[in-house]
Amino acid sequence: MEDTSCHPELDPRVEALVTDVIGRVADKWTMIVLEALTQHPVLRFTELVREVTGISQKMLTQTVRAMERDGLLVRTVHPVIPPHVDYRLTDLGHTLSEAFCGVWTWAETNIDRIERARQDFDTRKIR
Amino acid sequence: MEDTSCHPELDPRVEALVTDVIGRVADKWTMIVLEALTQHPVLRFTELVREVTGISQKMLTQTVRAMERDGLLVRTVHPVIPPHVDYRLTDLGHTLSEAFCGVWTWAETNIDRIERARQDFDTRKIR
DNA sequence: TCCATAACTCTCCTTTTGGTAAGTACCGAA
DNA sequence: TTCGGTACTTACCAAAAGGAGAGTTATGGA
Repeated sequence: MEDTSCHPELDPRVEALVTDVIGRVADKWTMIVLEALTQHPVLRFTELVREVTGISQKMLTQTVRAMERDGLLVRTVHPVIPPHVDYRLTDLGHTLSEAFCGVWTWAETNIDRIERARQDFDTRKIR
Repeated sequence: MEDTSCHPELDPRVEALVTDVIGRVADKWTMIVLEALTQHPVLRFTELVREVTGISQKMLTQTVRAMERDGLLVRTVHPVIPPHVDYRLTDLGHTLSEAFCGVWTWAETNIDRIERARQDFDTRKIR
């Protein structure tokens, strides 16, 4: 049998903080940007736009800013014309990427099960 | 050195599916409900409301329905009055919980670093 | 007769999210 | 002199998220 819980929290103040961090970090775009920067250690803005399918410039700007603020990546501005900015993960970013790795793997291995569960659920609702 | 990437995707169709699943599952409330049901294997609706601090009834209903549809939990209705419904994770739910465990741990161990990074960032922006 | 109970569901309303498109800054090249 | 390239920022707008609170259901108990 597996372990029941992985974090036996006691202090509700800490609990709230952790929950807050999870809420911030458990975000679609953040995870995808993280993954992109894990596969390609250094990326410029336009490269990220291309890499992260479907993201708009605005969302990407917001996402990388928030990630920079949280210390997940560093944004390096080269003061040249035309502008050149590149992004790479910090150690903190790398550790999060590793931590989240399990979820990517889980998603990959379980796509079919989820698909089937959804179909079952939907057909069950019809009849 | 750690491994660069944890999922060397090739097929962009699969990639899109996985990304979609991540988008669905990498959600604050989903993760917190998952955690609550990991710590307390069986919970009723009102118990979940109490357990998941800050969630509204509406959000909880939506979240557990989506999770049921994805096959992460089972919802058992006992046809009595007053109603009695309880929720417990499926195997799939348990495996996701385990996969996500790493992220909880990461959040717990890195709260201070994140806090500091934020303060640094914010003060840097002021001056 | 009226209330309490559990698990919603529904409506109304505000806030947030996120997209599109245009603008900006700068310089070298055509 | 206008264009192109880069990394944004801003304004505007539509859609979705999400909260508050009342209503619903049926029944056993006071």
